[in-house]
Formats: sequence, structure tokens, C-alpha cells
Amino acid sequence: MARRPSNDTGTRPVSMADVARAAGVSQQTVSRVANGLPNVNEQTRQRVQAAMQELGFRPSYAGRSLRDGRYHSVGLCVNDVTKFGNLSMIDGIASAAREHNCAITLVEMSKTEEFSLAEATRRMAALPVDGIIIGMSRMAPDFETFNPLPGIGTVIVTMYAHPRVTTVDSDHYGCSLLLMDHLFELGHEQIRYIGGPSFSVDEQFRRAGWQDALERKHIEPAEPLEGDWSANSGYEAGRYLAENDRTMTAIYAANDQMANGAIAALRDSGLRVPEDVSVVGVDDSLDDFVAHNELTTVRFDLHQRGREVFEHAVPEAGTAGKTVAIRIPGQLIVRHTTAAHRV
Amino acid sequence: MARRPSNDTGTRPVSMADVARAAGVSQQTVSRVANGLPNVNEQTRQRVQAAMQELGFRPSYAGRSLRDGRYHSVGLCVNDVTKFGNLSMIDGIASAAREHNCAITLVEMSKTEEFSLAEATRRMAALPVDGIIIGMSRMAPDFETFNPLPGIGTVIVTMYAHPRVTTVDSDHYGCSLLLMDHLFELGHEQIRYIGGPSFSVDEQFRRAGWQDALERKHIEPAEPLEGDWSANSGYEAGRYLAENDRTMTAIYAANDQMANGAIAALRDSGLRVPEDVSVVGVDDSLDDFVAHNELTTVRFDLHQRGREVFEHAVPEAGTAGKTVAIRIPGQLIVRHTTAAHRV
DNA sequence: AATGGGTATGTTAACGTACTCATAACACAA
DNA sequence: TTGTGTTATGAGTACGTTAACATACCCATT
Repeated sequence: MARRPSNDTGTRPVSMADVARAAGVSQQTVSRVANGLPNVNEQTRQRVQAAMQELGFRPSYAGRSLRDGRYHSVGLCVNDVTKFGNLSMIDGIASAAREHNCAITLVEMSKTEEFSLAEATRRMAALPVDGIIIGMSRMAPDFETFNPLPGIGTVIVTMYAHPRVTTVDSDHYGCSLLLMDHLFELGHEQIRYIGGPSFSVDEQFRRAGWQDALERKHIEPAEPLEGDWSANSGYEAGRYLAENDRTMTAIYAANDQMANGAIAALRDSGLRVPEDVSVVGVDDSLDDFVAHNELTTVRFDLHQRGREVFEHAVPEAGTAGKTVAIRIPGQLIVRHTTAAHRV
Repeated sequence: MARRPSNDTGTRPVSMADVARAAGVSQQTVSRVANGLPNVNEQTRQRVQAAMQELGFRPSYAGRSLRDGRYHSVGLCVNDVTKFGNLSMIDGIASAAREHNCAITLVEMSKTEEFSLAEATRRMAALPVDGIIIGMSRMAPDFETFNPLPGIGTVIVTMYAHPRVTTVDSDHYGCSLLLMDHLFELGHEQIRYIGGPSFSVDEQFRRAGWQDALERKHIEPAEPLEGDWSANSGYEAGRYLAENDRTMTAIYAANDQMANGAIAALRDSGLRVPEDVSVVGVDDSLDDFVAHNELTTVRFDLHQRGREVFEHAVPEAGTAGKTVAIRIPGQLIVRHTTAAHRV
């Protein structure tokens, strides 16, 4: 590891001491000017600022952090930046972080392999972070046994509750109930389910909500189908259902992309949406990609989730954290892919 | 700013000195154990590791950085995390950063207002970063006059070249030439353009490519239309063209989302794609959202761009940077929304 | 027994910052 | 003149780490 030269001839960054020497004041006075403290003679201040400008002074983050014991950054660990769930998490947290004048230190773990919470924590803890946020979009192998590092706020974004760690997530179970109630009110009972990959935590809870809603009404759930969140997988599932299930009157696809694919498949099979089959999705993510988006869906307040996550990871002094499990409800958006079941 | 208590009764983080005291060794030995250096007696090593475990030691990033003069993180400044261009930038850079065992320090500036490069640089420079990357998706007011901070690598992701800063981007001009050549080969000449918002740098270059390609063939470009990148804006533009331009045989939409909207509009207007009108887009972004994506488009290698960006922002020792302007070519993906123009 | 070379460990210094305290200069009232 | 308070500035210190150097010990070879 190359070391910077410690004399003035090299390319070592400019420190307050360098500025002080140039301006003929003490290092402490430079500190005062840099931080805009009041008790500095106007003339001195200008001389120091000129020296800063001249030398290209930039305050050392390391020195400041070492002194203050704070980093003004929150660590975020995800497996794949581009997945809708993770992306919206980053967006929400970025917005909350900005409100607190805080940066985000982002680490992307393996896109494909699962990772342990212990490993993620260890890795994040070596970075300049005041709190740690881990996106657990698939079940970690050590979730049950995991112990958060003492002395640093830790939040896991997931639907599973944990006895020793605060977890926050959109309510991926409740969204199913919202949609199912909507379909029940329209008279539907034979409601098929197209889910995401079964290792996905979101999938597990959305599916559980679908199943519980049916069972609560004493309807036997038909076999759920498994997609991969993509429109193509939704298309295939929709095609299969159109050709094999004459009793189905509605489809619940676990995200909008698959719902969009399913709608295309139904129409290709000669079925009308919503007249013959109603379709619902989750996420409200189609607007940018599809003209005249008509899909009934659930929208989550991702910014609120970001705020909750952030504020539990970096608690204000005094708000020191009891372990909680926060579920942020979604909002039903009724558009035109659902209609009353005609008896 | 609350200060940590410096005695052992408080909640000050555990330092190497604390571990050393507990294990009855010097602090330097703890450092050796923490860094896995060889010259430590096995028995001592175990005693130290036990003490670390016991006390919950986590190495101080600030102390280490102050000592090393490196942060092992690269700063990334964007205006809106969720925009396709920025998202793909984050993804590409995250992947390159991981290869270098490096984190990303992400700062989101205002989503809507423009920001100056000087402001972005000042803000990033106060963070733990070994290099600065700024996504300039719209022209910064101080682009011409901007001077990068000496002593820290700076890269701007944009198509504009700069005399004092390395800029890297996907070739948003060249992609237009690829698409136009493809359409020319199919016999199209009346090629209308649906662009993004005119403040967008990507838009400016994609549009310039379209215009230059036509003028090179001595074809007078018809008035370009302006959308907002969304499928709905593409739909509106497509509808307008279908109703008002009988001579048009092809549409170049500046991204896939608008292209998708335009196709829907053409079909709603009774025109067939590609038999009556060919349509092309850019980005290859539809796959997840649309089943049976048939759009002819250009795909960019975003990971390569990420690598280029990263490696110019954090140059290896010795590769010290001359200012360059790197344009990474896209790849034409021919699907089924383009066909030969029937005379 | 003396020398030399390896191994394990300790000591010192430096990185840049900002808090605390001390000091100096000055104004003003008693 | 002396005392009191205000303002500007400097000196000293601690934050946690690691490179460089120093020491102490053991074992093998002269």
C-alpha cells in the first residue's frame, strides 16, 4: 500500500497545517475558518480563505471522522442493484439520507449467490458507516442465529421479523389481502396465482397472503404457478392457465411485469380482460414502459419505507432502538383490468 | 455534535488498545492479528482473537484511512437514482467497484433542478472517496469553466468532451447512426424522430445522430417530436404521426419505452408494424416488462462503461491520467419491428 | 562460550481534525 | 490605576491505526 510522502515536495493532500503555515496563523484558526465559526477577525479569515483557495485545501474526511466518531453515511448492502425491489429501496433511502445530509455507502454483494448476514455485516462494518442496512430479498442461511454488531444500528429490509434486529419492509402480505378483497367484492372466487421465484421473500409473503385470503373464505386454492418476475414468464403462465383452467375468473400475478405478460397471453388465447378474466398485479411499475397502463395493482410508498429504514439504522440520540418490525401498507390502485364476475 | 465518552464506562467503540489491554499484549500485536500478519505466536493470536470476539472489536475505518491515505470507495453523484441511464450507471460501476474491492459512496442531488459541477465536486470531496464520478445527464451551467479538484480523480459521465476532465459515456450519437444505417438498408428514407426532453444530453446526441444521418444522404429531416421518455409520450407522438404524416415509413424513438408507446399508437391507428411502418428504439430495456419483446434497438454494454468510468476515476498508480473522452459503442439488435420498405 | 540469524513482541511517531483550555490584547467602568 | 469582561488567537491533546524501528529471546553454528 503506497504511502504518501510526508514532506511538502510530494503529492500529499493539503492539510490545515499547510494552510496555516501559508497564512501565518495556527492550525486551529484554519479549523475555525473552515467550519465558519464566528470568533475570527475578518482580515484573518480572508487571508486564510485565500490560502485555502491557493493550495486547494480539502478537509480530510478521515481526520474529521476520527475526531468526531461519526461518518455521516449509512451503509447499504444489496445483492442486485437493478432489481425493482432493491432499486426502489435505494431510491427511498437516498431521499431520506439526503434529508439528513447523509451519504449512502453502497455495496453490491453477489448478484446470484445467497449471502450470510454475518458476512454482509462484517463487510459493511469495515466501511465508513453510522448504520447498516441489509436488503434480504432471499432468506439468509444464518437469519435465525444472526446477532447484530453491538454499537452500530442495523436494519434488515425484509418481511421476516427478528428477535434482535429491527426489520422494515413494505407489507408484502397485506398487499395480497387488499387485492384479494377487491376481487372478492367483485364476486371472484376462482383466483389463480402467478408468483415469483420461490426463494424470494417477497414472493413467499405475497403468496401466503393469497392463500390465506382464500382459505379464510373456505375456498381451496388451486396450484400456484411460479414465474421469474419477467413479463415472459407471466405470459407463459397466463397461456397455461387460459388453456387449462376453464373455471378461473381472475389472476393475481405477484408483480406488474408478470401481470402484463399474463394479460397478453389471455388476449392471445381469445379471452378478454377484464370481461372474461380479471387480472391484478403489484408494484405499480408499468407507467414508464406501457402506454395507457390499465392494470389494477398495489402501490407502495417507497419513500416512507426509506425513511423508516434510515431512521432506525441511524437513530437520533435518545431514540435508541428497541427491536421492532415495521410493515408499511400499500395502497390499492383500481384501474381497468378488474371487473365484476358475471355469474 | 455529541462526542463519545473517552473512558471505558461509556459506549465508545472498542479500539485495538482496548483489545490489547484485555489480552495482555501491545496494541501493535492486536494490529498484526487483525491484519493476519504471520509473525504472531499461535497462542497469542488465539488470545487476541478471543478478546476481539468478547469485546466486539471492529476496526476503525477513520483511523485506518487516516493512516493509509486511501478510502477504498469511489464517489458517485447523480440527480435521480431511478432514471434508466443513472440506474445502469450505478449497476455498471458497482460491478467494477466490487472487482476492485471498493465501495460506492452515493449522493443523490436534486431530482429536478440542475446542479453545478463545482457544487457536486465540493460536496463529494468532503466524503470518503478516492475518486469522483458525476453523472451529467443534463448540461451543467458551469461545464465549460469547470476545473476538477487537484489531487483527486474526476470523471464526468456525459457525451460532451472536456479539455480538463475525462468524460466517459455510451455512444449516444453512434447508436443513432447504427439504427439509421439499418433503416437505410431496408430502403427507408422518411424517418421521423421521437426524442426525449431537450435538456437531456443523451437526447441531444441521439437526435444529432439522426439528423446528421439524414443530411448525409441529402434527406431533409422532418420536424422532430419531443417526448419525456415515457411510453405515454411515445404513444401521443405516434398517434400524431399516424394521423398527420402519410409519407413516413419509419420511426426512430430515442428510447425503447417511447418506441413501445409509439407502436401501440400506430396499431391503434390501423397501421401495421413493421409492414406499414418500421419502429426502432434504444436501450434494450423492455425485456422484463413486455412479453415477446420484438423491438429492434441498440444495446449498450453498461458494465464496460462502468469499468471505464471507475478505472479513470481511481487510476492505478502509474496510470496517472491524461484527459480523455471515451465513447463506448452500442450494438444493434435487430428484432421484428423493422422490415424492408415496400416501394 | 561466543556469534549470528531468525521469531515474537513492544515502542514511537505520524496521519488531520476539533475540543478544551490558556493567553494576549483591548475596551470600559469603577 | 485597577478590575472585569470580550474578542482573537495559539498550544496541547486525543481520536485509532500501521510503518518503521528497537528489543528480547531461542536455537544453531562456529
